[in-house]
Amino acid sequence: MVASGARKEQIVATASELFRQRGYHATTVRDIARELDLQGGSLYAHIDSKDAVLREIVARAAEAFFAAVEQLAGEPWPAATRLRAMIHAHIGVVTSRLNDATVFLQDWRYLEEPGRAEILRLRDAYEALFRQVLAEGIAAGEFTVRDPRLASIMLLSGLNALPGWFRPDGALSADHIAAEYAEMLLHGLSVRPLADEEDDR
Amino acid sequence: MVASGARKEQIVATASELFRQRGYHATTVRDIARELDLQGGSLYAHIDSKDAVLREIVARAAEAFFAAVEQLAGEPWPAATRLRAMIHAHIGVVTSRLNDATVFLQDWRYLEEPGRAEILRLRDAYEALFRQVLAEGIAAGEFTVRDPRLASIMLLSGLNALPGWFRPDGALSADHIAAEYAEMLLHGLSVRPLADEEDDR
DNA sequence: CAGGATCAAACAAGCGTTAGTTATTGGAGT
DNA sequence: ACTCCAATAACTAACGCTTGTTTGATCCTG
Repeated sequence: MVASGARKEQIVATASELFRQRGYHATTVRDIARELDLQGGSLYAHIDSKDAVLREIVARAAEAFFAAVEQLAGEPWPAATRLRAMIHAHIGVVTSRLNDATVFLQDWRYLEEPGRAEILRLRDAYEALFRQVLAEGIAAGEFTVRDPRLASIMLLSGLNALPGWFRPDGALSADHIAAEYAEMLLHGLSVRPLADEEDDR
Repeated sequence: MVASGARKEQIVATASELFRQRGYHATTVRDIARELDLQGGSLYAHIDSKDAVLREIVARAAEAFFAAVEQLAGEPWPAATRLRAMIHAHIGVVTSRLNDATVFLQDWRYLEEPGRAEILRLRDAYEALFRQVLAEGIAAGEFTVRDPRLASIMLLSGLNALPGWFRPDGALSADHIAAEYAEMLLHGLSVRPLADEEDDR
């Protein structure tokens, strides 16, 4: 084990940015050090291993996602309202913690065991939050979708691809994207046959 | 340059499978060779470089996607019908050419220039096929979605995450998934307020 | 002056790739 | 039919470089 000071924070943050940009395996521990004007070996006064840094980044992102979404899933609201809030919250985490979230989504599979298996479990528990709300919405007659598992996968797939194209200084704000995504997911791309305006938003 | 025999085919196919499973950088040229009971160096009688193998896999996948989808986009059908067909075709490629498609979607960014830039151009041209159909559908009053770019991104994000969870020997067939995805994307997860059954399918 | 942070240097291991050599093979010429 | 040759494909071995990590000395700073 090893110290946990402010320098370590810089190292993890720098690693998070480089992992996001280049991927875990294409980033060298010397790359990370150079960014902080250090020698490669100097990092090891603060970290245990490259894998431990990845583990920490991924763990942070996972915590952020749960902290933002878990409670919303249990609120006493209509399922559609909860789902909308969860979509906003999830996108909020991806966009506001872009480095950690991207690394989590893109490099978790390079974790060494048993960390990898642990994250896999967390991912499923997280997806279950959405699955659950979808299932409840179906039971309540709010949703027409047939398979809540398939729906939760598709929904999260859309949200989790954000790091591939979202630009923090771009024209589309996180809130705008969240609102549009929620609209498209809940009501679909097509016109609603034989229907006029709705209200739910 | 170097021969293009049947052995090369095996090498590229093996590389495609390993790249899919472990990722490009986590796969060694000696790993590929071992799978074929060869020594690492022996591959170089058939290939130019590891990067060239990746380039070939990615190029094959790109061709497959265009071959399956390009024509459908221009058919004289309603936009919703075309979009449905394109979703089926895209998922068909992902599931039937799982190795190549996964590597294309997951490792294209590790291509060396200028191959990487070229693929980036192809990706945009491909997304434009969907964007175009969406825009035409909006113009024709078939779609309510506001931003065809955002819609095409969300749609393709959902489809392109398939390699992360699809299992060829699983319970869900490619056609089943495609039908469900198309349904969810076109009509949304929610009940359609003030509407009854539709027909389009 | 003690303790943490950083350095330079090295470590063993692994990387993609090349070179030179040895089997294997399928015709061409007698 | 049988040799001989050229080509092909594989091997062993090594190259030069990079990887993650460790070591022991040196520097700062409180």
